[in-house]
Amino acid sequence: MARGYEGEEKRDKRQMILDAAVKVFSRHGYHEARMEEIAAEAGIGKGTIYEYFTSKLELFQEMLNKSREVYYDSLEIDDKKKLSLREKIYFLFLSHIQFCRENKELTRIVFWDTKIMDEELKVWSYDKRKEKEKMFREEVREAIERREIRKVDPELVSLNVSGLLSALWAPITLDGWDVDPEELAEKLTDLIFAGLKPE
Amino acid sequence: MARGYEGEEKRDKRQMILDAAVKVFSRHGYHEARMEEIAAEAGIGKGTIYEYFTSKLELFQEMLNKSREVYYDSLEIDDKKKLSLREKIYFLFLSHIQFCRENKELTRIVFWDTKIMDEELKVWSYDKRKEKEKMFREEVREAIERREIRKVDPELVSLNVSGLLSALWAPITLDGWDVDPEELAEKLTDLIFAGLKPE
Amino acid sequence: MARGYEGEEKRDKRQMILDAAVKVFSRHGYHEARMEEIAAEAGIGKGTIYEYFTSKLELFQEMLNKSREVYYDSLEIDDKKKLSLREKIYFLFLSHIQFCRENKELTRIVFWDTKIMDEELKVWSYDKRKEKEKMFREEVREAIERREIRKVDPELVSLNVSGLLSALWAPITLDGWDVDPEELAEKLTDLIFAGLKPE
Amino acid sequence: MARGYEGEEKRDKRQMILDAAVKVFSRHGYHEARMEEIAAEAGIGKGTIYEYFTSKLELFQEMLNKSREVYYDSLEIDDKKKLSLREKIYFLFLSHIQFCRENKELTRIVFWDTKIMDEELKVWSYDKRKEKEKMFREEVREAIERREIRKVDPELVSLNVSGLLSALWAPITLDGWDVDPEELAEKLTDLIFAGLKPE
DNA sequence: TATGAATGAGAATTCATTCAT
DNA sequence: TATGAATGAATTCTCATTCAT
Repeated sequence: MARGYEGEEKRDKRQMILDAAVKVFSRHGYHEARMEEIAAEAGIGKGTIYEYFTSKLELFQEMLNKSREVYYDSLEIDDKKKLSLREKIYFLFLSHIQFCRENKELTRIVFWDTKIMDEELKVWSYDKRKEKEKMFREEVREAIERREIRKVDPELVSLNVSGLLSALWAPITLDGWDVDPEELAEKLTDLIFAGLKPE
Repeated sequence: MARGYEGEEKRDKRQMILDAAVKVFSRHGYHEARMEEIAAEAGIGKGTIYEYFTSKLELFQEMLNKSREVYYDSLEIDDKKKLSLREKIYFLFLSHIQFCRENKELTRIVFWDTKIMDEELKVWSYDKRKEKEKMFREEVREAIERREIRKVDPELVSLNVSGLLSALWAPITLDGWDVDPEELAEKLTDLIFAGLKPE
Repeated sequence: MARGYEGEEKRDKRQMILDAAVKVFSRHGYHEARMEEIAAEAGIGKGTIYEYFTSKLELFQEMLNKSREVYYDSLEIDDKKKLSLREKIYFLFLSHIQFCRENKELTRIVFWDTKIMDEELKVWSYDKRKEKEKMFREEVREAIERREIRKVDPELVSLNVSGLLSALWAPITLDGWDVDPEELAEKLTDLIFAGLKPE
Repeated sequence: MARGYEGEEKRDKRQMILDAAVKVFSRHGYHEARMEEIAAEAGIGKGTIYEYFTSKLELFQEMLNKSREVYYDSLEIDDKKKLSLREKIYFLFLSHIQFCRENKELTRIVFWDTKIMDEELKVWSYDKRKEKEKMFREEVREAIERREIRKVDPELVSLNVSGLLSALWAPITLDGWDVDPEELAEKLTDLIFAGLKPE
């Protein structure tokens, strides 16, 4: 098989640019990021980026898009249906913690300010999140019905869980909080479930 | 003494500029904001801003600084000592919800991307928040001692509450979520305290 | 005589501004000089300068004008007619050297780049110099006639003397060359008169 | 190899910019010169200058640097050692006069106000000139030893010659003084050597 | 297809000058 | 008359994007 001197590098130039974009955008933010640095990071010429993306904005959006997809995929559990809400929330925390630790650059993008998103991406982003939240609320509702949990507003539970996910990102990614993912996930799940009530 | 038609206009030009800065920075973010627009918003000439602030960055930082101070001040409760943790958390949620509803532009700034903050401000900002969180953890510890709540890691409680505060901002400010502040605060406090355990 | 609290300062505000201008322009050059610094140096408000001069350019030109007048006046000898050319040149060097040592700031202006002079000042400046040089050449001619010196082109003698005057300014004013004025003037006069011919 | 119509245009864009800079800076001085005019003069876009020079100041300094080098090179004589001091001074005048006539724009730069030079360039400029002057004084000393000229202070001879060189620039470049270079150089050398003493 | 030199629109900032007090 | 806060024209420099090679 004749791949030539390019070796393994060839794995799709488009993806190489996206990978470089994750690094550079996460280092500097959208406005401070330079197309030149992205090109250099990808090991290609400046002009080449424009063969694959029409503009800096498009590149950013596609990169953000892809990054979120990767993140959301990491949260998926195979045999969801068979798990209790408690187990699902536990795996949500666990996956999130692990993902944050393993993809610091990428998460920086995912949980970022989205000022520069255009309407189309905003819609996609909004839809994706709303869809996730809707599914989550549905699961909360079912858990209430089957008496796994007490009668609470699913909206608030969703808010609580997503708030905790965001709040976890900073200490893990920025401060390098070094805890055992499984232990932390367990404790958080317990907090959510048992609340603060004295025994 | 005839101040006459000058009325409230005169209330210190520096403050007028800061107010305009809140509006414009919250509309566009730091990089997209134009000094000219800030000047126009303040109803003054472009050059005048530079009589009060040495640069765009300095203006942004001072504005952010002031805004945070205003926000944190709004969270203060007068006779803290006499309240139970439950009541304190309730007032925290209540103050936050009310503040978000009444200061949509300003909160956009307070809960924003901090990429452009310089080291000095970062420290101030960090200190302020860490101080708040430390005080909160202390209160959690005391509540545990006096058996108001069960034995939990104060760090996680802090994370839970601050996560909820951040998570509340988006629906209130962006989506215009229209709920009764007192009712919402009550529900959230209850969620935190009672958890999801079935009765 | 009631001069009031202003004391000796009152000696004409216009002149105070001109004096300040000499200092500031000689410190920074025309473009780098700031009207504010001139006002501060003169101990008055920025706006006041415009009560006496219509613009920065006018102030500069008037200052340059006055400075040159002072310089040229310092070169005048009372009873010129009775001196030999040798004595006149000696006194020219002597006056120049003494003036440079005593008025470092002012000479910096006098011997400066004149890019910013407008036509009117250029003409005045040119006229003044040409007039001086013409008078000098006339004196050279007379000295030739009365056989004080040999037959030389008066133009070249004028060039030689004025060249030496300029060349002296830098070491005296910038490097602080510290020689006895009378001795230096004597040596220079001798050089001009005796040339380099071996004895 | 078909270079064709590109002709001399291609002779290094950096040099084209430097040439344009000489013209524009000599026309207006440092502060009044506009980057846009330099670009236009070079027939390129404004931004292109910044591909070759980091700032206006750097461009000016490099241009000044190069110009001085060209000037000083023009003063060099091949077989210096074999000439008498009289001949050396003659060639100095001759070279200077010819250079001034042929490079009016460039000399305007070389003999200019140096307020805007930074310390580094000042040192280079100072070194170059001091070195030249030192060499010249040494040659005067040698001429004294071999009795070509009488015993005079070499410093003053140097001052005399350099003063004349500067004094020549204005009439030649500004007034367009049109004399035969060889004749003028001869006359000046004679003046320096024979002095004004009557025969 | 890949490149990077060239471009110019656009933004921050400066400072002489004005003018209400 | 004296002032200095306010102004905005004017200038440098940046960087996404283009396009000839």
